[in-house]
Amino acid sequence: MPKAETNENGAEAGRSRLKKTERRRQILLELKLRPHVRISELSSRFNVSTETLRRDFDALADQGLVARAHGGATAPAQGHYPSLDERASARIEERERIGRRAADMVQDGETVMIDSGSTTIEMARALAYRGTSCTVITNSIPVAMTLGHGAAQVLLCPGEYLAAESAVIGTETLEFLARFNVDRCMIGSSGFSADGPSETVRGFAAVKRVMLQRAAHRHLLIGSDKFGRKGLAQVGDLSSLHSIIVDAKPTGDLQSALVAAKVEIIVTD
Amino acid sequence: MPKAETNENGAEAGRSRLKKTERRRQILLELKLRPHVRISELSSRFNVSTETLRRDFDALADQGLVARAHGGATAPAQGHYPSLDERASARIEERERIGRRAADMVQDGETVMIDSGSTTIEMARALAYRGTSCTVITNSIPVAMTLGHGAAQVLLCPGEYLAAESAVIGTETLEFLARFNVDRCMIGSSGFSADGPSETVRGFAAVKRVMLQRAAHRHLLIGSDKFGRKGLAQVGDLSSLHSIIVDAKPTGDLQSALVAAKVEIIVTD
DNA sequence: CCGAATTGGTGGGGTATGCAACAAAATATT
DNA sequence: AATATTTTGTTGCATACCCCACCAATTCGG
Repeated sequence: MPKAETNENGAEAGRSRLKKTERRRQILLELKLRPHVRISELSSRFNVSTETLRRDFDALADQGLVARAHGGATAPAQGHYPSLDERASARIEERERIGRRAADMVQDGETVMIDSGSTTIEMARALAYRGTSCTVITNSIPVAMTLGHGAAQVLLCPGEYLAAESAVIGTETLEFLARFNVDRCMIGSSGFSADGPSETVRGFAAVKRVMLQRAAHRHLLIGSDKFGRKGLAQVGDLSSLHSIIVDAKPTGDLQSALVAAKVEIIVTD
Repeated sequence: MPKAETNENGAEAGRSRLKKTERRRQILLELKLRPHVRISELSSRFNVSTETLRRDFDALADQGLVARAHGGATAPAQGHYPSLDERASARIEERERIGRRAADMVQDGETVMIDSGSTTIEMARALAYRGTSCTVITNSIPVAMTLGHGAAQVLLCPGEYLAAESAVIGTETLEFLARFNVDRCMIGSSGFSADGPSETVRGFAAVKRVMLQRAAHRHLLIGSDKFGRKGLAQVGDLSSLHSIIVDAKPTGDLQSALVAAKVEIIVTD
């Protein structure tokens, strides 16, 4: 069945209904904005029956583009389902512990720079959960949104928006960060060796570097799975850190280098 | 209801019930793995009634840590998207039409400032759908996220994050915007009278004003329901606009004032 | 030891969703 | 133009879910 390729469709689609393919593209677009859409919502938005939407969802689910849920659909679970109880294998729990431990260090009234990354998002969640009323400067959209609902005041950095990381980077980001002096900064990284933290995503290393420069207390949140790994861009050396918050004690070269650099090692319980 | 142990809880939670806080932590943990959990799933998994889970979800939703959905909850709401249910469906269709019409005006390669607001989000969606490769400067998180996945390059403004509107405002925002000169700006407003567009949220008026100052072509996206309404903060007068994109032709005072100010009136079909 | 506050469980009424089959409309094909 | 195909809408019913109010159990403080 050849797709009805009415080239100028949207413009004069007027009040008439959308075609199937366009409707489904809109659904996917919507799911990039929000994790979950409801059938009832979309059916009123598109002026189609709930059954039509149900069929759309089923079709998209067959293609693996969405995940069905009662009453709607959600964005496909990235990665595969770590089935309900074997979350032990997932790194998520480690990250959560690190995030909670890091959040413990932030006191009411402090000013904190928070990096982008999954571990720092966990920290933001812990901060929001505690209700710590601090001022946060971040280049991460999820961090801003997580903390924005609560007691914290959030200052978002400018910059070029990177959809893949939901964060901003670039010279505007760096210039903006350089204008502030803060009590702490909390950064993550994709690698951590005796040379210091390093980053694989181009552009993020510079952001972390500036954050380290502007903070009185400098913390690195890092999972033990990153020990010994090196990304292509070096963020700084070990002496640029005051403490690292980890889920397991480093060993070998890394451990001795940390001791030599007088970096405090905080291991989660 | 016999609960096994008072204090030693999580370790061997096999058959005994979890305490409230622990259970809620598990819920959040689960939501990090999958975008959506169902009440029925969790109630059987935790061996608690659905009502208990419902209360948990409601409590977590109040903290903004989860988003409710029929039958369960979804991962931390990526930014409050104004819940579509509450809006009259007619208004949504108007906004979509206005958004599509506004997106038509943007050409490949142009630079555009886009305001926050539900109408401009619709425009961003239309722009993303068309795949127009332009550069966008915005203070709206949903606009940035919508366009960030596509062909457009997105520059996000700095500023204080306002969770209720999912946008940034403040002096940083204004200073940042003032550094650019763009081809067009697309703004919305909460009121529109013969005096010009006005805004109820004070901080937003200033943002719109700066956007108008920096753009060669200035467009207002406005639904006819806003005609005659006045917010408390004036954005500018009619002469600051080049065109308005509306779903119905203005009448009376407003219409004659628009003609006198030589504002082009673009009515969606 | 008792009583208030918190938390969990139960039941009922009402609503939304899922499912399946069929009918109607739009579109493509001959 | 007429027919075949696809897509969408409708109906009816079973199920799941929401919400409310009330009660039971636990916890905590005095």
